Amino acid sequence: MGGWMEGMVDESSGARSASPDSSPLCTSRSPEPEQQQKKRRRGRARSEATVQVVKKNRRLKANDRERNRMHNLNDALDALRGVLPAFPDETKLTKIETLRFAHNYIWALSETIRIADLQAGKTGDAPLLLSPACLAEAPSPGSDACSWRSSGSSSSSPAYCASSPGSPAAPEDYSYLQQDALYGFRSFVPGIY
DNA sequence: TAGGCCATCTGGTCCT
DNA sequence: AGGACCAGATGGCCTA
Repeated sequence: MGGWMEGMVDESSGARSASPDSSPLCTSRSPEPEQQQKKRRRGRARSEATVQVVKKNRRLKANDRERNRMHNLNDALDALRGVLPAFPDETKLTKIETLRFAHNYIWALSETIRIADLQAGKTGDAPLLLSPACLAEAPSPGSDACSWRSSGSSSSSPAYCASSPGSPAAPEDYSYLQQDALYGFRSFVPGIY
């Protein structure tokens, strides 16, 4: 903080804010009467002050918008927490944990559907209403879970990527999905804790 | 007390 | 020009 007006330039006039008319050369060169000079000086000073006030107001408005934007982001994260399985200890997930957990949760759900669909195909049962094809629009965690969202740092984080969706265990290891669809996630999502 | 998490401010960049 | 988005900086709070 602080110094947010340093080195500012008067955008409307192109004049620098600092030392508007401090040079002694100015006074000696000017043929204007003293009163007119004073008027000008005062007028100019006022306009610079006005510019500063305008800029400050703009900054305050930008701060307000940024605050609201972050609040909206937090609301969205809260909504995401709301649809994720809750842990017994009721500890609130941090932001990064929420995102990672959601990532892994989606992947696990899609794996569940995929496996169920495979089993249905073996036994000749009716296919699931929600087939893997329906998830095609969603990320395809099984194939490339680490890059479906973006190339950002989070997707390449070994903390959760290398140990779960990015490099999933062998298909036969998915039995946990049937065991406990909710709390079991904590054990298979090492990236969270 | 160090470290993690968070909210806020701030300046830069891009877009409409 | 103004708003949205982003990343860095800073300070407060909490916990091990």
